Amino acid sequence: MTLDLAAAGQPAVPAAEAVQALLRQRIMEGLLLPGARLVDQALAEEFGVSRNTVRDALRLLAADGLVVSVRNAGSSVRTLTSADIHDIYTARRLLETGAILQSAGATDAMLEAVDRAASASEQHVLSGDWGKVGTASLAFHQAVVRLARSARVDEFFNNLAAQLRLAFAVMPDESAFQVRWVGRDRQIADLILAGRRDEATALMNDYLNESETQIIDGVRAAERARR
Amino acid sequence: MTLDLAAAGQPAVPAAEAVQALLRQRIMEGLLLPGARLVDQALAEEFGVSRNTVRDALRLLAADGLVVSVRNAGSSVRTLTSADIHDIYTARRLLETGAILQSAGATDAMLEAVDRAASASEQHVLSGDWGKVGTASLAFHQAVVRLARSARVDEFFNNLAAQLRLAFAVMPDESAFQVRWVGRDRQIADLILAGRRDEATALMNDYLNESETQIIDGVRAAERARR
DNA sequence: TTGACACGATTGTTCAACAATCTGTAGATT
DNA sequence: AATCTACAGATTGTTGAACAATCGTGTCAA
Repeated sequence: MTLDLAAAGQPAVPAAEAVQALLRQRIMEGLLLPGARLVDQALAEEFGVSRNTVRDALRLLAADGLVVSVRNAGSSVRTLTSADIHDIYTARRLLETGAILQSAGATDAMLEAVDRAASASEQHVLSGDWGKVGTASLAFHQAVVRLARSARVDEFFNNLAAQLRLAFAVMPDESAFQVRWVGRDRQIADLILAGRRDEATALMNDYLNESETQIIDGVRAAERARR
Repeated sequence: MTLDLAAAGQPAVPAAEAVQALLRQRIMEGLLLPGARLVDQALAEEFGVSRNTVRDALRLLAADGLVVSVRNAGSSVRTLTSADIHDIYTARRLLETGAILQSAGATDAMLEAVDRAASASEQHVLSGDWGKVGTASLAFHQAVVRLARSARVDEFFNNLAAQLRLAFAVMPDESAFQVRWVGRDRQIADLILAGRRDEATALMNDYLNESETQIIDGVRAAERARR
């Protein structure tokens, strides 16, 4: 297969960015699991581009923390350790609680986005559309972080979320994991909209602490299963 | 000049990383000012490496936000706008106040690092070593952020600090700017060490708000001078 | 069983040529 | 004088093949 860069009506992106996007999508969708080798010669042949183009893409993914490279030994999809997950959740608590505390200055549109995202999570649970619950929950957390009103913070958070996706890739049953939190999305959104920020941050901290524990448990279980 | 990769006793780094480090250092030291063109052919000749090696380096710097590239038109050192500075300071407030609030769980070594960094700033002022005051103040803020205990947050903060350096590059007199804050480094450190976190975050917010205003004023003055 | 060595795998780098896009300038037109 | 268009030069983006450097694994000998 070669890259189809000239999709209908879309401006062409540089080939390296297209390869990066494709690889990122495969990682996000679990088609490339943590530890999967990424050999630049093989990918170049698969995508019908040169090795240097694939190198560019892999380097960008490495900068995002999704890929690790060892000099002259190869690249692979990152495998998150328990320490990584703890680090990511420490960062999440900082960003999400900080953003909630800053929400007094947020626009109505930002607050409505938080509300909508919480409602979307609930809706997907009601309709049994488990595949979308995780995505909707992520959208909720993204909307919360946007309350901080910093594009750089938004990008950092999205990067953390992408890395966190790597943990889900090795866990057995994501939907069982997600269902616990949706009710809390709604609770936290209601507290934020009511201006009860201290309560909202306390609940968000609890939420993230429990979520971290569950994911670390899941990742450890997966590690044991691998041995 | 070509790269001297085999410095005494040091393991060689890949040429692309060496080029990246050299360019980053030039940017940090103001030898490459915002807006300066970075032409990959010229840099390849200067460093005695291939264009692809320079491309790798420039791409990493672009990922860090220090360089901007336009497809087929060229790369240059980023010029920060007032909106960029506001965004960076919004992120700083989130990180630094959040880290202070988390400092109850910090180690003694981390708290001592905050104390030492504040003392180093004072020491440089007393000895009139203005060139080091900025560096020491940055070390103080880095020590504060480390109280959050997340490597990813540390890296994000260091990246913000590197970008912020670009604003200083266009301001006339950095030492006059820096002297205002050193006393506050000490005050904030003392409050953190005393466990008076709410006071410390309030003072840090004031500090960063004023610092932001001054830098935006300085950058706008530089913009007017350029026209 | 352990250590050393060799070999294969893979990345890192090179080079020169060519493609693609951007920008600036010059000339034409209004 | 201002605006628009076209073109040329500048610069990045990509290519492919060859070679260098390093890593990891397997084998053999002690």
